[in-house]
Amino acid sequence: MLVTNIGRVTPIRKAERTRERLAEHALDLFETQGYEATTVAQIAAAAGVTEMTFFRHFRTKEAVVLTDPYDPVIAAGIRRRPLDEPPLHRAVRGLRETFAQLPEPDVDMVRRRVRLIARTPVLRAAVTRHNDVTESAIADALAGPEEDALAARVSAAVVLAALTVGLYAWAEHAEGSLGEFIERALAVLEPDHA
Amino acid sequence: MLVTNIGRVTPIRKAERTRERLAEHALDLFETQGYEATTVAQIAAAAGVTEMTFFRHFRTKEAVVLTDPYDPVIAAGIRRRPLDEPPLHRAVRGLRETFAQLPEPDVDMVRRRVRLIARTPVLRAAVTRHNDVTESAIADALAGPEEDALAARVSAAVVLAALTVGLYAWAEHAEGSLGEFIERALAVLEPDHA
DNA sequence: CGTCCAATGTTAGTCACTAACATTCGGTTG
DNA sequence: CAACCGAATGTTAGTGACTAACATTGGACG
Repeated sequence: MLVTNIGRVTPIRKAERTRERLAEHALDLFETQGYEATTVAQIAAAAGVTEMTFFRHFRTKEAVVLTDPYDPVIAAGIRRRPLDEPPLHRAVRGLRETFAQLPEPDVDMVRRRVRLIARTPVLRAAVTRHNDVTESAIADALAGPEEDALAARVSAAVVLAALTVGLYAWAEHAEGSLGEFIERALAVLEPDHA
Repeated sequence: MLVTNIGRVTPIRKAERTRERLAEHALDLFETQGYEATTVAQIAAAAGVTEMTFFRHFRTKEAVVLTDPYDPVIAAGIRRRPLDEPPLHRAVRGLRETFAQLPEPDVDMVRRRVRLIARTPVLRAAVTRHNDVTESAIADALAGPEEDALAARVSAAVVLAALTVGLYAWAEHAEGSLGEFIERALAVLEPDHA
């Protein structure tokens, strides 16, 4: 029972390939025609597949572009900061340390995706919606026993906002690493940083 | 020609009444059934009107709840701050002054609306989308001649994020004025404020 | 080689939203 | 006051994102 499905590699791979094909064609079409002008039917057709199949692989049209690989790690990084710092500083420094350890992404695809998002209002809004859960996680990580809940939520929101702006700016500018842009964005919140 | 339409009061009033009826019934339905579970057809029916008429008065379903009366004033307030302050301080202080002069809103309706928004992810996202233009306006107001553009954008984003959190917190808490909540939210960004 | 299940297809429907055209209703004007 | 005109609303038909129920294929495994 435990090992039964080990050999069954191909069907899984097939689904993954379809998924990737969909994502690639989607990105291409979005970039050439614009996100809203592109129809799910078009993407599906380009990938040689039905509309239905598209929605089997991605719950929404947005989901083809939106992958948040970092979100889970962030809150953990913040918890590691000492509790005696004010919430905003804990958030900023926690984020900084987290991203310092993360590897730079495969610049090609990620940058195309982020740039598309940065230029498409609906997608930016979708990112915000996704960030809501991360924001809550950060706020929880910040909220000490007798801590000001409002301050925690503001700090969380503000740090994520800065991070997002840095990310978008990086995607547009083509010179400079993600790390640099994030660092510059966070520095605005903590100017007195050695 | 200039004065011709002065007497034509009733048709305009009629449209306004319809609009208000739609908004009221929409809010009621949203609060009882939830935003997404409520259909535009239901709202229209409740207001004794066709779906089509709904969309004549509100461009989208979201628009019934989203009215941003403050957005235009904000950037102007920031421009009044001296240019030698760092962008984040200009933004925070500009906002603070702007809201200090603004009247407290009719607490009833506004609070219901904001609370609904705060609790509905799609609506929060929509607010963010709306804020994009305000954010650009603030960023422009902050960007001095040789100023750091990234810092300006981060400051704008961050200040709006704080403001929004304050607004949502106010809508949920029922004790305390809007001004207090906004002040507490902004204070997180500028702890060393006399 | 036939079985089984993942992967995909088909059909039919809901809901937000758009466009083109038809209608009502009330105040203005002759 | 009656014909008129335009704002306000209705009707119809369609698109696009998404869902649900059911049918089909195709390849790995026994």
